[in-house]
Amino acid sequence: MTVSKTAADAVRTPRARKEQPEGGPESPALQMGELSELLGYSLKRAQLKVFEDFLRCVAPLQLTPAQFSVLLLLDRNPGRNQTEIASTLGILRPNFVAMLDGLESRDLCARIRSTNDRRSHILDLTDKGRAVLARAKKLVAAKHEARLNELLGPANRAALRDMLAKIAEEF
Amino acid sequence: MTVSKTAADAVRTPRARKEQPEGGPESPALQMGELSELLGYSLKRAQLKVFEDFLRCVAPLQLTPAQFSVLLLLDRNPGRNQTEIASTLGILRPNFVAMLDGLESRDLCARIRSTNDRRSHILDLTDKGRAVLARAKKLVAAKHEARLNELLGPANRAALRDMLAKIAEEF
DNA sequence: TCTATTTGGGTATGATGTATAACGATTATA
DNA sequence: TATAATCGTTATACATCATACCCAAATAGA
Repeated sequence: MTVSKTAADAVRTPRARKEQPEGGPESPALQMGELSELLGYSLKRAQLKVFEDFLRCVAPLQLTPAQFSVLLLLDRNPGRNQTEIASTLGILRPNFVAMLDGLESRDLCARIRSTNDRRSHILDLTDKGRAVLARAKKLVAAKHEARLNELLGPANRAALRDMLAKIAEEF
Repeated sequence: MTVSKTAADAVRTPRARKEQPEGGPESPALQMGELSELLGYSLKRAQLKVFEDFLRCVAPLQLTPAQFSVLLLLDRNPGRNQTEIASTLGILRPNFVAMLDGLESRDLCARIRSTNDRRSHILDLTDKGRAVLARAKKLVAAKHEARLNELLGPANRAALRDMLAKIAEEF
């Protein structure tokens, strides 16, 4: 869409709409117009902010949202292969390879050749992976989600989650 | 994060949790675990769906969400230069150049050298640009936003917009 | 005024995310 | 057994996003 992490700091404070009767030549802020009504626009900007905050909160563990979601899924679903994990997360199999390489090289998970089907790799969380995941969960709950709860209130936050899930599944 | 447009079609219907007493060897669907609670995850998946639908609805006009947002902003804010438009939308100036080239080559907008400051380009919506924008607005309202309204209900949709805007601005 | 700095648009470039085609090994099917 | 399908993988292309730098013009300071 639009919306990058940086930029957008040039939005000045509103002003009298006549002709800046005094003060410097700073132009008034731009009108967002029906952009404020466009759900996709707010959605994108909110998503960027949330990911940005996630990165910050979990920075000590060097985990991206995507990596975190993989670890979560591996923990809950032992014995699955790459295709199953990737497709559940909406990751294309080719792109999942490099991602797993990263996690495996950090000893957070391991590929194990299946004995039933020697083509596929069963994915396993290592002990270190479990430890990192546990710490990550704590950071996310204590810092990240807590901040969102504070901003929205628990009830609104739950309502927001439900609506987003509904859009993601039924739209 | 995760989440691509395609894929994720491998999620089977749930099953009894014992040992598939009968039937083929289809594995049960994966457990999403605390992923369903992660706001960022739903946010991202919902955002992808919404953009996807936007693209479909506005396909006859060949406009991306980003391009649409630029046209909207130009319409509401005549006489502005590239830096102002780009920064308001969170687009970095270098990346805005190619984007404008695209719109200008389609005769949807024009760069006009400012007489006050001969470095800057005032951006102008052409008549064709205004016409395309008008058609786009209608498509978005009639197809895209209408579908979201139908899914969530007008009240929920407004509440959602407000919460997303709040996150985007205050988080 | 003359120089130095800043600003606006632009180019080049790299990192990342996402998408498709195709391959070798293995398994399933006709 | 011959053929097709599947799994992980490589190669590749493209879009998005980010940084450094350049030139011309404007502004600030001496």
